[in-house]
Amino acid sequence: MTPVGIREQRRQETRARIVDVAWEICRQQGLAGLSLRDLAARVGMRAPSLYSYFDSKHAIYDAMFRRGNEEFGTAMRCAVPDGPLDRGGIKAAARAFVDFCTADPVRYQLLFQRTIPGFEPLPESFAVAIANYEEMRRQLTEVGLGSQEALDLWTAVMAGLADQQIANDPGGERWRRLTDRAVDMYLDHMGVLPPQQGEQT
Amino acid sequence: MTPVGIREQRRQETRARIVDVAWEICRQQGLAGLSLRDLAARVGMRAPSLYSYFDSKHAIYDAMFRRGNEEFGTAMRCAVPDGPLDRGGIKAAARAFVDFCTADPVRYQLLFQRTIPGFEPLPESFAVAIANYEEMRRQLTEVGLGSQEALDLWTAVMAGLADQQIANDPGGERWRRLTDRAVDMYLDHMGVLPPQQGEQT
DNA sequence: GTCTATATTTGGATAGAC
DNA sequence: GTCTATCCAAATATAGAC
Repeated sequence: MTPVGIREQRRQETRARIVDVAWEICRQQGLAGLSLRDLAARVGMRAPSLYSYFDSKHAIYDAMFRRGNEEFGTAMRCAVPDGPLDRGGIKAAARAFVDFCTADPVRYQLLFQRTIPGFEPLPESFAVAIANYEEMRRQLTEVGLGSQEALDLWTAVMAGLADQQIANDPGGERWRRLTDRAVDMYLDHMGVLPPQQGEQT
Repeated sequence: MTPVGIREQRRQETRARIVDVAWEICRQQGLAGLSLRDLAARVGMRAPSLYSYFDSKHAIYDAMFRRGNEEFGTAMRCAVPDGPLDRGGIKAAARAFVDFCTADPVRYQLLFQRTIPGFEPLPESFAVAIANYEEMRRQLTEVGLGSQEALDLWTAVMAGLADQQIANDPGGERWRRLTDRAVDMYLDHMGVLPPQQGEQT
């Protein structure tokens, strides 16, 4: 879709590069530490030129939000096998989620928390996040975890691991290594996907 | 301790009032939205006068951090009965934690997350947070949950509930109401404090 | 599209009179 | 301790030439 001329293509490449560099800056300076001057300088232009590509700073955050959610979807699709999940598949998904979140705390902050005052993603961008959530819902529904309560408890356990890892042992694995165990705790409680014989504990 | 004259007492009262108002502003504008001008105006003085009470803006954040942790300790002590906890006592503690966190997302952000770039609490202030953690460790140790893994899994579950509630249903109870269930999930997994006969599910 | 120049606002912090 | 005045730095955003 969106088939366009080579001129528009160049423009989109530049937009993508700006978003790249914006992420780079935020990883270094924090989400609120993004400044248009700095951003422009690093892409080789002056601050006002950015307005040829984005209407405002919020529009840049929006593009970052969208990009981050696209990366998230890709990461999860790569890590999770097709078809109905067994207990090992759920663990793979959990590890992928926690690893994705802890690999980039600032990205976690923008995608999954509400920390930039006044920033709301546009509906088109938010749709990417919703699509990712719906994909998770679909997969968990297949194994009997489709109720809202089951899903919410699942997201709570996953977010809790990521959150504690980021807040109290950034770059480490103190909570990350508890992921498989947390999945067992959750699945046992829900009474689905009993552990296979000979499975590792 | 710190017995002092009436002059010093007045000073401490003013300091406390400044911290009060600082929290009020942050609840409205977000943690990063605190400005010394605004703060001073609301306390009835001009910005430079604040420097008679605090050395810098960071010092104000530090006092807020300390105050918040003191409130947290008080809230938990009020909610959790003395003596060894049974399953109901653990649930009371869990509800107290999740309620405390979700009642004030900005406070949760300052106390339990790392979101203000460059802010590190002073050792004296951090000591309050550590004391709270040690009290939790002591209580959980009494019921056989004193291992670091058990504690970390506990904090992950609690933080996950609070985090999801704040991020995805602020002011609501979508995750908050799962607290008792999450405690059951955790305690069953850990194999401690078996449910009493006739206990509510 | 990109630039220079600038408007405009706002922030933390300091100097020095009272 | 509090004030006025000010410094200094940085921010987003716009105007208009090229």
